[in-house]
Amino acid sequence: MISKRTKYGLKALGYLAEQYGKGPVLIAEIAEQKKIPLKFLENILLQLKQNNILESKKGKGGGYMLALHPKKTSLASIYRIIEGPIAMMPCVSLNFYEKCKDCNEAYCGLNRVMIMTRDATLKVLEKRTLMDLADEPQMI
Amino acid sequence: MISKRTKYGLKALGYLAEQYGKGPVLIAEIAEQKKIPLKFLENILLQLKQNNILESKKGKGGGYMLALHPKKTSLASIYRIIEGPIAMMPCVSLNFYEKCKDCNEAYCGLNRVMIMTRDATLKVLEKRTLMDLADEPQMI
DNA sequence: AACACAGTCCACTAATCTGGTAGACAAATT
DNA sequence: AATTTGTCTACCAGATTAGTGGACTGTGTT
Repeated sequence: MISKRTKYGLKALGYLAEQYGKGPVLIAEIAEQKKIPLKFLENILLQLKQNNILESKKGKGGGYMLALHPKKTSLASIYRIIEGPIAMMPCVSLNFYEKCKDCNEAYCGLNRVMIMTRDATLKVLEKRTLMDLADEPQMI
Repeated sequence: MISKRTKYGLKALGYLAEQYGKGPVLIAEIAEQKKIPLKFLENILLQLKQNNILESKKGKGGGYMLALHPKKTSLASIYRIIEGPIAMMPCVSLNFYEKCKDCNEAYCGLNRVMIMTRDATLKVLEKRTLMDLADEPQMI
């Protein structure tokens, strides 16, 4: 299960994807629309900015916006920034690899299975982008 | 990322799959072979027994053994017992579903994507069994 | 009956992570 | 100068993780 931090981050990015091209969006607006605690969201967006996913503008008329077109940023890259490894164990992670001590990976049954699940998840998250996070317009 | 508890549990089950049909195996033997802290492992195996994955026998000649043939138990069922939901969010979980408040699932972009990753992971974990956890014999 | 063996169960701990909150500060605009 | 908006630091309560210790219970052997 992902943390609320990651969930909030993805929700916010979905909102920014919907608003793409319309200029900066206020943190407060995102927080209100997506029901995310304001100060918590501030922190998450800052992290995304520091990782070049978002751009910001201070002062009146300021806010946050996507650094790239929503189709250009994969969900995998966001996941890795906020949540960390996509793989279920460090010894099968591509971006956060750590050798499994007390275990020879070449013969490890668990290792093989975990690589399969990693690849299955990755196939989805590498293909899908911020564009896919945009909510469908709701008729009221 | 899965917890060490889940990792240890899977490792132990892999060992019991290797030893299937040979009678009860001591906790101490599993702990030593798989480098798992003994008392921690005791606790994990007990949980697996209480969920009918394992059978046990006390006293001399006792130990733990698989309740079923290793091919009969999916990794998904083990994962759900030890780690919990396979899905990344409660609102897309099949076995641990919780409605997402402040969000209409029918229109939620994140929901759709999370269902895709859930299904991708599930396809692997439902198909693979304890049999797949058995390590390959190592030539020494 | 006594003993050793091996799983069961309960209580406790230290360290880390999660999900926040508060407040001062810095930059941009009016 | 005043207002707006993001930036940064610090702090916190509660839950979770990864264990450890010790007493208890059931089983088989002598």
